This record gives sequence, C-alpha cells and structure tokens, in this order.
Amino acid sequence: MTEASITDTITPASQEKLKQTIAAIERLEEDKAGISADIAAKYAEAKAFGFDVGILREIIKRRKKDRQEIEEKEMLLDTYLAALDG
Amino acid sequence: MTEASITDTITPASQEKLKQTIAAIERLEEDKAGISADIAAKYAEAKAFGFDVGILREIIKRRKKDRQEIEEKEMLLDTYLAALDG
Amino acid sequence: MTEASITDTITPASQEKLKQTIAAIERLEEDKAGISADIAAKYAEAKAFGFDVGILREIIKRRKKDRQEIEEKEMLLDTYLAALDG
Amino acid sequence: MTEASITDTITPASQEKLKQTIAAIERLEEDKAGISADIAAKYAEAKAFGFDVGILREIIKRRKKDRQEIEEKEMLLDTYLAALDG
DNA sequence: GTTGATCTTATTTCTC
DNA sequence: GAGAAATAAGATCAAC
Repeated sequence: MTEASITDTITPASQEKLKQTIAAIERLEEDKAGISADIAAKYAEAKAFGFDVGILREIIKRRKKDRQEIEEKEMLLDTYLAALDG
Repeated sequence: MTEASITDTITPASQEKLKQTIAAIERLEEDKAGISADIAAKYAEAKAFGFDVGILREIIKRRKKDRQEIEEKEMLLDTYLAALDG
Repeated sequence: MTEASITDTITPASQEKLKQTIAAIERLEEDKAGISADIAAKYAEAKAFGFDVGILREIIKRRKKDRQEIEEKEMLLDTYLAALDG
Repeated sequence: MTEASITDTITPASQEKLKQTIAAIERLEEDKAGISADIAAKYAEAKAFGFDVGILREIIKRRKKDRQEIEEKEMLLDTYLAALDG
C-alpha cells in the first residue's frame, strides 16, 4: 500500500524550498569531499615521510575511541543513577 | 617485548612530525564531522518541512552520478580527440 | 554503462542453484528472526521481574565490548609487531 | 556515591535471576551471530558461483515484502469480515 | 582481479 | 510515532 498520491502536486513554495535544500546539501557534500581529500593528502604525506599509514590510522582510531569511552562512562553512570531514581 | 621498544626506533624529529600529523588529521576529522552534522541537520529540517528524506537522498545520489557520467563522457571525448591528434 | 545482457539466458542448473540459495537464506533469516523474538521475550520477562531493561542492555553491551577489546588488543599488538618487522 | 550502593538493594534471589537472564540473552545473541555468519557464507558462496549478490538481496527483500503485504491484506480482510459480523 | 579494509549510507530496533 | 541508537549493507579504494 504505497502512498504515491498524497501530494502529486507540489506547491511553488515547497518546490523552491526543495531546490534550496538540495543546493545546500550538495554544497556541504562538496566541502566534505574536500576535507576527505585533505585527510588523504595528509596520510600520503606521512607515508612519504616514512610513517606506517596503517599504524597512524590505528592510533587516531584509538584516540577517538578513548574520547568516546569517557563520554560513555558518563552516560553509563547516568543510566545507573536514573535507575536508582526510578 | 616491552612497549618501549616500539618508540625507541623513532627520532625526536620524526616524533615531532608524528604529533603534528596526528593533530592535523584530527582537526580535519573534526571539521568533517561538523559538516556531516550540518548535512544531517539539513535533512532533519527538510523532513520537518514535510519532505521525504529517502527520496531527497535518492535525488542527490542521482544528480551526483549524472555529474560523474558527464565528466566521464568528457574525458572519453578528450581521449578520442587526443587520439585523432596523435 | 550497465551489463544487463551478459547472461540473459540462465541455465537450468544455475536456476536450480538460485532457488536453493534463496530458500536456504530465507530459512536462515527466519531462524534469525525467531532468535530475535526469543531475546525480546527474555527482556520482557526480565522487565516483568522488575529489572531495568536499559541497564540490562547496557551490561550486556559492556560485556560484549570487553570481549572485543581483548581481541582488538591482540590484533593491535600484531600490527605493531608486523610494523617492526617491516 | 560508592559503587556498593547500587548493588546493595538487590537480593540474592534477584541477583541469581539477573545472572541467568544475562547468560540466556548472551547465548541467544551468540546463536544469532552464528546465523548471521551462515547467511553471509551463503551469499559468499552464491557470489563464488557467479550470482550478483546485490540482486539476490533485492529478490529476497521483495519476496519478504510480498509476504508481508499478503499478510496485511489478510488481516485487513479479517477486519472487514469481523465488521460485517458485528 | 579479487579479497580485505574502511567509510558511508540504509534499515532496523528501541526508547520516550 | 518520532527521534536516537545499533546493526547491517553498500561503495570505494588499496594491497597482494
């Protein structure tokens, strides 16, 4: 049971909004792709310098994970405290 | 095998370079995460406006593909033209 | 540039294989759904008993994570050792 | 707030129940992971045989949807029939 | 050229 | 049912 016919007609206003939304997202996607390229360049530079890219990635992954774990511990504590309240 | 033996083989200079590299990449990763958040916010806003996010993603995916195909065709054309020159 | 016409004709043998494959996967998917239902029932039972489901999930998640981290540390060690070799 | 205060309020009986619950759920999760692995193996085998995994997944998805829609229609039919009775 | 790995996207699941 | 979180899937890219 699809809902294909709810709004077969789009108002000019929402059409305009649609265009703007798509344009905005596409711009952001471009920016994101640019940064991804920058990161790739950094890794390439590091590799050229003699670093092991695999280990570099591993280190960065670990550091990120550590940061997340601190946050998670706080959340866990909150969960327990909330359960004690309830 | 101690952990020390891993770092022992790294000179102070390359250690400094390592730190800078990691810092640079982490900064870029942060920027990237920020943009991803912006994109997510745009989709959320569009959803709140009444758009179907799945369709929105589909549209953007297709437009990207179209752009790529146009580029590919231009490259192919260039290849042919170059071949005619050569 | 799609490859729709590579094998428009399917041999009876591979057709049979296709049917068997689909049947096998669908059976496995059913089993999986059944287990998911069992898990949900366990949580419901625990809740009825008076346990906090959120914390229960948190505990199970943690224990799983702990197990994975032990594995990961071993892998990380391997990565470093391999890098020292190379 | 010490950690002890969390467990202090749990009776030995419910502690036992907690252990059993966790053990039961972890066993079920393992089974589930095993089946997921079996499914992945089936897809891998199909791929090795020459099938397109993406299409295979699409077929299975559609068949599942079809089954659900048939059930929905039957439920709807039942609803109507019940309404006629009432 | 095929597997492995990584990163992103999509779908499902759970909670509120 | 809406939003967040977990899981699964797909795409991409490097390495062997």
